[in-house]
Amino acid sequence: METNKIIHGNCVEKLNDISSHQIDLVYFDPPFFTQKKHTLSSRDNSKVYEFDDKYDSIDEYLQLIENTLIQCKRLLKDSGSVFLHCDKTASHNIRIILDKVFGKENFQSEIIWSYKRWSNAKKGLLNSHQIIFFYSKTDQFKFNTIYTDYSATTNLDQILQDRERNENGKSIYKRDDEGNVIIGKGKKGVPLSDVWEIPYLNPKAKERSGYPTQKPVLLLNQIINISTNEGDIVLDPFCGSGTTCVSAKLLKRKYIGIDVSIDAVNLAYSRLEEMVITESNLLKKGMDVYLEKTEKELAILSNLNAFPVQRNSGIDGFLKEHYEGKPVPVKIQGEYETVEDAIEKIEKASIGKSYAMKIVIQTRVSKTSRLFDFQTDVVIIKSLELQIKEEFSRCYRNI
Amino acid sequence: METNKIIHGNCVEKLNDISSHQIDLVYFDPPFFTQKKHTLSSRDNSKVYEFDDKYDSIDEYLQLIENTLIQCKRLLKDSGSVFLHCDKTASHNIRIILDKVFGKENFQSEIIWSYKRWSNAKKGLLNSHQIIFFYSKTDQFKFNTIYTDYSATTNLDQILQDRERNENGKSIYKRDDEGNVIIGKGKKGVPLSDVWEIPYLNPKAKERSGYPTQKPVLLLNQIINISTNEGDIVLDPFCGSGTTCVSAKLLKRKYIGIDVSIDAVNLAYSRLEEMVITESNLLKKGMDVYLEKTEKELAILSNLNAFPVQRNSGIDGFLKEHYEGKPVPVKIQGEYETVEDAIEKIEKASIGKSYAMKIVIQTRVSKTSRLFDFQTDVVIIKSLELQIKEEFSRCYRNI
DNA sequence: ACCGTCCCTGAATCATTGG
DNA sequence: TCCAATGATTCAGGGACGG
Repeated sequence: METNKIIHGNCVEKLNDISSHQIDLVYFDPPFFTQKKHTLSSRDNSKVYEFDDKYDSIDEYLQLIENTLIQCKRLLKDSGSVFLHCDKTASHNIRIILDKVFGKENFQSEIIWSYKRWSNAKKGLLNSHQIIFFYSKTDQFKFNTIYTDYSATTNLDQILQDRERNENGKSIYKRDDEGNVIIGKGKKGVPLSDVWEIPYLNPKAKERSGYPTQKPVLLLNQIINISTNEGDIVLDPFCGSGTTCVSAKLLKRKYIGIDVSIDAVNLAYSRLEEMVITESNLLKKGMDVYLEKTEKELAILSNLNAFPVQRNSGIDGFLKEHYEGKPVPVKIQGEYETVEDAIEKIEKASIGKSYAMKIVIQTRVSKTSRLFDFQTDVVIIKSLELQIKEEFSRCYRNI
Repeated sequence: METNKIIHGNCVEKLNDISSHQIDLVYFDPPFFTQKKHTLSSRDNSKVYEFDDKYDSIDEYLQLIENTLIQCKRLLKDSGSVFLHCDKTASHNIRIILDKVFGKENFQSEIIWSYKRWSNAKKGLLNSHQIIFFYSKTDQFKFNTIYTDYSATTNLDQILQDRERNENGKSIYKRDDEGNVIIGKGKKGVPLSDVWEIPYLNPKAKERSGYPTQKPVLLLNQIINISTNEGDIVLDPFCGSGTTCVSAKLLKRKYIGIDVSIDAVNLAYSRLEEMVITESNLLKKGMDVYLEKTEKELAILSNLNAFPVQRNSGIDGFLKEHYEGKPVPVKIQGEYETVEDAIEKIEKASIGKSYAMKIVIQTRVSKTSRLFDFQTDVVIIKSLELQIKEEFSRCYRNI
């Protein structure tokens, strides 16, 4: 079969041309039934991409999904799977179609793709997840278990301990004759869960092509990795900007994409040529790198009723309450700083900003003092620990 | 209406006895249609709890859900909401019932409760989430937005600045005539998202009562906090071990629980009872196990380099460092105490102990003062928040 | 009721500066 | 020249507003 191509046309029709039992994975990412037209322009504004997600009725929409799914099932090998990406708008209706076409017994997982995104003024909770239904064609489906690191919150000791069941069927730690817990053999890690926290494709990322609803390559990598091996064939009947094909190429799988929009097809081809993939800094480095405050500093900020600021060496946080209608920056004297250093830093970070008050938390006794060549109106407050220390020495003197 | 009780019986029948438009929140946690009998024994194995989640057909199950939901809708105030807790087994079917009973337009959120879990040997992804559907009765529903911390990748000091669009429509920082950046209005934090990562059971807490499918108190706290105010009435028609009632009581809401199992009703009552004991005599379990309210106090103690103690109403912690070879007790002025109350309490708790220093952290401005009929040498230190408050008012006076 | 348009937000990148 | 620090920018999806 001819692979590694993007087909332009209506997917139900075009799928007809493909012969059965050839495909290992279908990534099925239809419009979400938002009843909106989605528009976005490319980075240099040279091109406007749009697609229409408006239907006369939910039934018309579901009919499209069902017809396409029936075709996809035909094309799948017995070891194949489908991953259907949708959001809360129509997920319940879609799953009923999936149960109908693939059978309840082939439902494998409801994957939650969870991410952080800029907020808005919505009354209620901020949407920050989408849903991916994982159905297999048969129970002989291909699956590569991925093991992840133990989460930092997990008690590692407990994982490494062997367990057994007591006479009441409760799971307990296995102990030797002397009552000591037995340390089990090394374990591989935790199998991948069905909640995936993968960064949303950031508006600034180079990977962004300008096509609306573009999915991150990292998400597709995960799907392709768990459900296929090298050389397998991946089909995306609503391929849009071609993320699935990019990911498939990257992971040495074959791919077939289909889209009704010729703009999408052209874009997908050019992305396959360029292969621009943003290596998420966040994923690479981990959130920990950004969390630069010590426990102590965070405790002080929480005491002040302030929220922390991570990327400014002159400001550690801002009070939640304003003063004269303006935010109040706070700097905590660092371990290798004098109070004067701290004052200088917060003043520097405040240049050009008309703060009405600035606060420095003094954490250590001053030994030296120096004169400033600038005027300052910083308020200095001593940390509780420092006050206690002073109290200690004051009392000693009294003896 | 009579509240704060657990009713034993079939919930459809028992809901009939309650009059309409009284309830602010329904937490609806039916069996998940697992088609299994769930059994679990209590911590000391003295009691085996079980409940039956087997039905002749999905339709029988859904009919039960629908009948109960119709009753619940009748009981809700117009400002009320229902949170229906289920898992992937039947979530799609249940949501169709919810759409039918409450209307599509009153669907607010699909909340994902995600948690870490022991791995199992199943082929495929590890299930580690459950679903909570949030529907309101009308669009006038009550909602308290909770604000969470900003992401560590956010440059908060930057986004505090006002922005405007330049002639090319680009977003730029707003500046005044002198070229200084204009500081915008205050930030409250990021609105709570619809993905909640809450541990299955609080590892610190000996929360588990042994009842199958018991939900963590923190999960219920979150639901109750966003959808009700103090004094509101919470209804749980499938209350099981009574977590909803425990949480409601903790957060000063009224509650009504219903369960068919008399064992469940008794267990719920005893959990509620135990709370009273915990509260009044501060025996066994520390309150921080149940509440995040004391987080502020924990932060103060950490600031003081002190460790917390749980079971003493006159002493909140001890400094890690000793003074004159003796431990130094610390008491934090509580929300409903004057400084004098706090001093009296710590003195009382110190009788017969030869502490060389005692510390009270003052958290609020004193309004009244009274004379003591005893001598005191307590050291009073003002909390950082209080010092800031004083600084605010001092500066105002200077104007 | 239903458009279209503008404004606001903040996560996470890219771009530039500074040492 | 390179890396760290910090300054600048993007845009989905709400609400508000005007027609």
